[in-house]
Amino acid sequence: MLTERQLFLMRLLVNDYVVSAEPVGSRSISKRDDVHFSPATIRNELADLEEMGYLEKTHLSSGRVPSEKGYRFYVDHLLSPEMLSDDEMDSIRNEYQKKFSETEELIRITAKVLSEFTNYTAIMLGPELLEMKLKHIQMVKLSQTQGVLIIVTDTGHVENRVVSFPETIRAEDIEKIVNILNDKLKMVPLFNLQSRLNDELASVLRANIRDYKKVMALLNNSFAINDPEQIFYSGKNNILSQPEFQDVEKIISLLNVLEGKEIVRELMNMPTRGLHIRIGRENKLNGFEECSLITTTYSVGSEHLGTVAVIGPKRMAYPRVVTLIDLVSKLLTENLNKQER
Amino acid sequence: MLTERQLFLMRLLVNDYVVSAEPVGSRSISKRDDVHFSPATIRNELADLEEMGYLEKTHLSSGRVPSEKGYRFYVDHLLSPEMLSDDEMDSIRNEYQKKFSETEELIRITAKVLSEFTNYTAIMLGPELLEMKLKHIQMVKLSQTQGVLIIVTDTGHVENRVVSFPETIRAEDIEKIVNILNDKLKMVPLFNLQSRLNDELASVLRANIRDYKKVMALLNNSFAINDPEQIFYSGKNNILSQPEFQDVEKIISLLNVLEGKEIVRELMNMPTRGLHIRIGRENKLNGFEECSLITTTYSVGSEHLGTVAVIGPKRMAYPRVVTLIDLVSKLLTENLNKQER
DNA sequence: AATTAGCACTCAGATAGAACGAGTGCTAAC
DNA sequence: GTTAGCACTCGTTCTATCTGAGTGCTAATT
Repeated sequence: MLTERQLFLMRLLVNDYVVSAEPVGSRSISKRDDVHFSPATIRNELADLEEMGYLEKTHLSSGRVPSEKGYRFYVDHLLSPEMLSDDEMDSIRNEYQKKFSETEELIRITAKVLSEFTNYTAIMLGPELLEMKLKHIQMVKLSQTQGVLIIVTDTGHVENRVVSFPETIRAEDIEKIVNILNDKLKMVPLFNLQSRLNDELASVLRANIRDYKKVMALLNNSFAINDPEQIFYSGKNNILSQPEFQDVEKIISLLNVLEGKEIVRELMNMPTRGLHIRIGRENKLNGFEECSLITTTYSVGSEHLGTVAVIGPKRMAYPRVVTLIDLVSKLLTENLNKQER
Repeated sequence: MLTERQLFLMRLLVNDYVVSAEPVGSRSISKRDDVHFSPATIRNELADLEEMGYLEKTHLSSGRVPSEKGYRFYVDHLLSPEMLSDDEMDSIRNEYQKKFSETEELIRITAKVLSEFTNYTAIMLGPELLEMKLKHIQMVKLSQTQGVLIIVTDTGHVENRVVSFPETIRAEDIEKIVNILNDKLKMVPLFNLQSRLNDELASVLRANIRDYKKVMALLNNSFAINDPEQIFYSGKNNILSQPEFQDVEKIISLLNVLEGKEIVRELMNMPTRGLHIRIGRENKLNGFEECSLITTTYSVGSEHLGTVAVIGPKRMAYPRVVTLIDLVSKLLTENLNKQER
């Protein structure tokens, strides 16, 4: 168990390191107005904290830096959300005053606000397509052999798939197919479409439609799961200005992580809704050792819809980011629900 | 006018510098098997070429590096396209063997091929939405007050806009509107939709539709020009591994250029179809001084559809890139036309 | 018993000089 | 016109030294 003074020093040290990015020494701590003990005392305390694994040195005679365990402790026990100034609150709320016709635009704005006010990188996962439910299907014929299948979901999202018809198909057939689909698949989650098609609809379609096999192939194709996530980035390059990314190697491998699929998988794999903080290697991502990830979720009604995330260096301004991510996810949820009515 | 030998040396030097990224000296040139004059002679020639502005030194006693004018001369007078090996040709053609149902996928593949075979960054501008023509319009009602307007273009692209209906609208009204639009706006270019709506359709709609004003506002909104370009990147980080980008500052400013709108404007502003090479400062882009841009166009039928581009360092393997960009733009055009039939 | 002053020690980073080598331009000989 | 020779330049690399911010430990102080 840590003493009161150790807690005090721990918080001080992390806060200091977060802004300076330099190892913190006993002397610089002792110089502060709110510190009333000598460098030597502080050295003893820091040595104890180091022994417990909360602090590290970069070399034998350097100042201290929080270890991953130290950040974890800080985040779990010492973190108090930062108050935003009235000005900041106003300008954030202001961004949400506009009329939004599309869910996507709302998400994009949120990403922008988040990256601009944190100066880190924001990632948003859009509504999970697969969890949406089918509201309506339309088929539009482009030529004798080509058409577009339009899938409208309950959340107002619209997907479209280009399809190739069998040569011999007739307009009535298409209409019949669409009617059957709309009749039988309404409010079915998208990830279920394909199995429902093959299980329940096969016989109906076989009975009513010529070219049954080709039509089934076409529909199977259209209902196949592809690229299920919408991803919105903002401020991708912000994080590169951080002093921990002086090295070109590191920049490239971080950019590769950001472009890649693993990060998305990581974001989707949060165990519960609400706020999560993952520090450095807690994320099982190569090239992400120097970064932390703060995520939360947003929703419409009772549905879980998507994820809001901020990526910054391990040495992140946790209090501020926690406050901001919490705020914008609430604003986003609020506005989405308003829109939905 | 340059002598035969100067041309020879110029070509040699650029080719050498392109692979080594190091200033080229007279001795290293003289060591080549196909060079039969002494370092001193070469020095004299290089000094002349420098005086004419084709070469530069990085410092007083360094080897030579091509100047921007030198690259320009090389590209205009000394460039011969590189032959690809049979293996390479095969594996490129192979990528296009798959069935593509969507224009976008074809473009994406092209970007991928281009970036992987050049090891630079590929950017594709998709079909210019505004130049497409309207093929078909559909309206899908989501709720009493919300719907989706679906715009299908002649090139197989599908756009959708979420719209808010006036509260009092009836299903027949919507049907009537859609019928009128399909009747009057077929094959009208998208950029003309709005003006045609206001000029020709206003009176028809006023005569037939209740809530005329609100419907006009809704349609005006949907037909407004927004975010007209689709942009596909591939190999965004390839270029960062080039030795000219050791510096974090430069990386960040280059990434900002790549993310920004200016580069797209630059790409769209090519004076003619076909191949263009822009070297360093010839692109009027801050942070792009060390880069060159090679672009060409692709098309369906006689329509200009989009732009293919490769971004690399000024010290780019021009012969190879020219060959590749030419090849893939032809393959892309070919496959788009096949699809169109 | 806790705190602090004092001191020897460590180490990254900055600074300076020497040696090296790849390059140049110029001149004179071929 | 070409080339050998030579003095010179300058970036790079290596080594040595110095500096300063930091440490741990011990002994004195409170």
